[in-house]
Amino acid sequence: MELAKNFQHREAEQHWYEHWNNSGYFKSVPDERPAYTIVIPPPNVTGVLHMGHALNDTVQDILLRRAKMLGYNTCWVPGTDHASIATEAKVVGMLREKGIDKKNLSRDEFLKYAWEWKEKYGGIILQQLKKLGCALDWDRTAFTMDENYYAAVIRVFNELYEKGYIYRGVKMINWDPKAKTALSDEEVIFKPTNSKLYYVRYKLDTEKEEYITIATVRPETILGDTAICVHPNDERYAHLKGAYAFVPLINRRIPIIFDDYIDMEFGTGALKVTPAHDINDYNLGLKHKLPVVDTLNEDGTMSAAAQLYVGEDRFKVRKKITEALRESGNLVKEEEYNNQVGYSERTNEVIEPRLSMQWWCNMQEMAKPALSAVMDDAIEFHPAKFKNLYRHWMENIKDWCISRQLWWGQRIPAWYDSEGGMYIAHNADEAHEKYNKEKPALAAKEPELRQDEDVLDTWFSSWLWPMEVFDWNKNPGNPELKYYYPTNTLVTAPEIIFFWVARMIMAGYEFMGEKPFDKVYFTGIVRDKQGRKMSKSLGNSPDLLQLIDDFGADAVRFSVMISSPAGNDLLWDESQMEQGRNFSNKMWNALKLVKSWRGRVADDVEDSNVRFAIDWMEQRLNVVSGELTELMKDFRLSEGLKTIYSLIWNDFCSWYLEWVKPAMDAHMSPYVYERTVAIYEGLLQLLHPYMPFITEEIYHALRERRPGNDLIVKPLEPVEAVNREVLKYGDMLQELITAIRDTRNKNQLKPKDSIDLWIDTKHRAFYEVTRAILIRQVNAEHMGFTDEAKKGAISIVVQTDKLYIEAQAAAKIDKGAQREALQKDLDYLKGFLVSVDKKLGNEKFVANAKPDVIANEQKKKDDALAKMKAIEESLALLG
RNA sequence: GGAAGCAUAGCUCAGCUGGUUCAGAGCAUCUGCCUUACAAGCAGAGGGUCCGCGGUUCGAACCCGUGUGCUUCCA
Repeated sequence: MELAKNFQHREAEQHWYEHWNNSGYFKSVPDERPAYTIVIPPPNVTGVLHMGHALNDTVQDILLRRAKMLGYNTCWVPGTDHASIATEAKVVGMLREKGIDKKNLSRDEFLKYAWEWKEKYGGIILQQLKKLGCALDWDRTAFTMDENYYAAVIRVFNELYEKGYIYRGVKMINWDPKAKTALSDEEVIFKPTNSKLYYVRYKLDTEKEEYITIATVRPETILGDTAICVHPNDERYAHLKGAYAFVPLINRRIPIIFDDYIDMEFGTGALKVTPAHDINDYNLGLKHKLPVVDTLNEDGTMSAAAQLYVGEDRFKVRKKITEALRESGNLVKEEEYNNQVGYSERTNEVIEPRLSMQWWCNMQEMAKPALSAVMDDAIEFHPAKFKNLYRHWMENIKDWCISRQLWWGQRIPAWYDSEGGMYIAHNADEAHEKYNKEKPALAAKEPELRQDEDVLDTWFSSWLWPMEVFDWNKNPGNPELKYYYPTNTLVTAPEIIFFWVARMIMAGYEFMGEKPFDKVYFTGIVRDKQGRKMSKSLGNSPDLLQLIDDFGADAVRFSVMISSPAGNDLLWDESQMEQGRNFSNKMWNALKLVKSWRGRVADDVEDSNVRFAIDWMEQRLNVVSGELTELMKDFRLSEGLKTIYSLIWNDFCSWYLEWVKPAMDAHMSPYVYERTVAIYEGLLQLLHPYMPFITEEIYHALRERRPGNDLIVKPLEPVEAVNREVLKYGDMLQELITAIRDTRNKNQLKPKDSIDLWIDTKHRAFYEVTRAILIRQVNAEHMGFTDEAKKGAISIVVQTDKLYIEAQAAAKIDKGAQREALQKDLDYLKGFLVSVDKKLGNEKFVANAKPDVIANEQKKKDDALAKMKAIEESLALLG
């Protein structure tokens, strides 16, 4: 088979993904092996693959593929989230483009469009995950609005209602006027915003022409003012006890109230109180029994209660009302003011605090086991620093606003009769049953019930994900649920620790009586080179599918993993992509080289000269396998990749392959060829979880394989005991080669100029084993041992061995430079010796330090002395 | 306003329980090479006040305090 010049990633990726999938390698069925389960954080049906996914899903794929090689029955469950707000917004937008207004549609008509939209676009991201190489069990693909899933959510609502956790009530909520729905606190993002602080005077209801001035950033809300509040200790306003003032423009008479909630330093120390539109004002209103005037409509326009500007948008009104206040002389001054303004996570609309009837879920009880599970490491957080964050949130957990004024989602299972009676049930029939039983008379007269119009927060469904993907609701205690739950590792972004992770843990303990996963690995955020978060609006997010097409999925995976320190953000840069592609190319070329030896294998070749290379490389592979096991255990995936990268590029390609490479037109023994292929296979196997496509491709190109002999399912061999001696020899050999090459360079010896090498050493055994390799790598004509200095040769010292290099070509030997180099080493060692001696001469050190530390210092001293002696001798020779 | 994390080579980061003069890796840079796979490469090299200050210790990049800067989370 003729090999292409470079790795052809497009063909290979498609071929191997299909092969793996068709061979059933992604499929999991419970058996006697231990399970390793991951549920994918379900992407939104509105989504397309972006860098965040590339990171997150590559991490999951690495963990899973490695577990597969370690003999686990691996199961990675794919699926999507219905994402109520985001999807509904997309569908509304799509309809608008078609000239259809949601208002003119019935609920059922709208949902029909939404489902059509979901069918059309909802699976795109799952298809894209295949491009990335993800080993997902496609037969298990789930969706948070599947029929069974829907039923599970409704059941959970019923159960929590029965327990008294879920209730309905009017509270101040975060209102998104664009999506026209309530949001939970977690869905509001506060951003520093340049605002203006307006000082407005209110005329007091006294005989005299007196005013009180307040400061506000939202002047449009004065139409909803029902009091002015000052601090009881504020002498400026002490005389206003029992006084009243008039709201400008509408002249509503409102009381001056006193409360120590007020910050006397802020503004004028007087606060306008608008209970309908500010959470703090609302609480003040409750305390002081103030009326509530709701001046906003659901779309953010002024309501009839505002009296003025009715039907106009709140931000336009802000400008108009400022003008009106100015004209009427009530605007005292304006100043620039930087404050935090809440925006909707989904629509980026400015959030309005609004009083509204919503459904709530009390989280107090559920939080208890969920908190201790993480604090006691029953569920491990990686990195552990997120435990603090989690604890803080869980200890201060607030009631969860679970209703959304949308249509796309699980509809709240509450039915109402005409008297306001409420029936919580699993379905309409059950609701009617309850109704008939509780109010037979009314039910006979008015059989119809009205179901709540709202749907549940998306997270109220996705918190059931790890259990419901295994059919918990319909089939509790089914064998799959027992086998796969709790899942092993959840891989997600710290951004959704509250939204999702915490709630899954709570749901797991509440409904399964068991944690949903053993470990949570939090990835960092993908940022651009300048450290900015990647986002659509900044346009700094690369087109991932294009990158995969251009560079290959392996290169993409390499690029996100190489720069991804555990738990820290990663600064992604296209150059890392090139590094990944170059790495693929390097491995491809190593394949070409090894394959080229296939035809040069001959039985009668003497190979004792290169056996050291094989022994050494096998040890290196062995050592790194062990290191990798440790690194993976701690989720140090980036470091793991760096380690294998260096093993393949440096140890294998740069050293090993050069060491065993047969001379021009020479043959290779079957042993060396076999071992080389086997070593390469071992390297590919370690790398496979990171770069699955190219490793599988090379694995098959190295040898003919029987069907079913695929790298993805090849078991990892246990790590053998390490031979330190061989590794030490390898280090010494490399050090020698580098030192001699460096000397050649510095003396301007051309690569083709050969040299004679004389060595003064106490370690002849080492040289006997490695001599053939050494001679070849430094292009020496001859190598011999000597006890005395070689006059006229270049002299260097490596560790404690003295080397004399005789150049046959008339090299320009620079004695001055040599002396300088030796002197530099000598000076360094002298300093070193002083510091070691100082330690050894220090009574306190000898008394306090551990014996092995002291022994080590003594050894350092001996080594340094031996080396200094060698250098001094060489210096003396130079004269 | 409250809390957490980080600060090491030009860049991105390692540096585990303080102990080699400990200051490391990759990328980038410089020098020399079209050498039997690979110029997307090969062989070499240079590069640092371990953020500042103070302390603990025989010994500090590492522990403690403090200042500065950056990031994130919460309100």
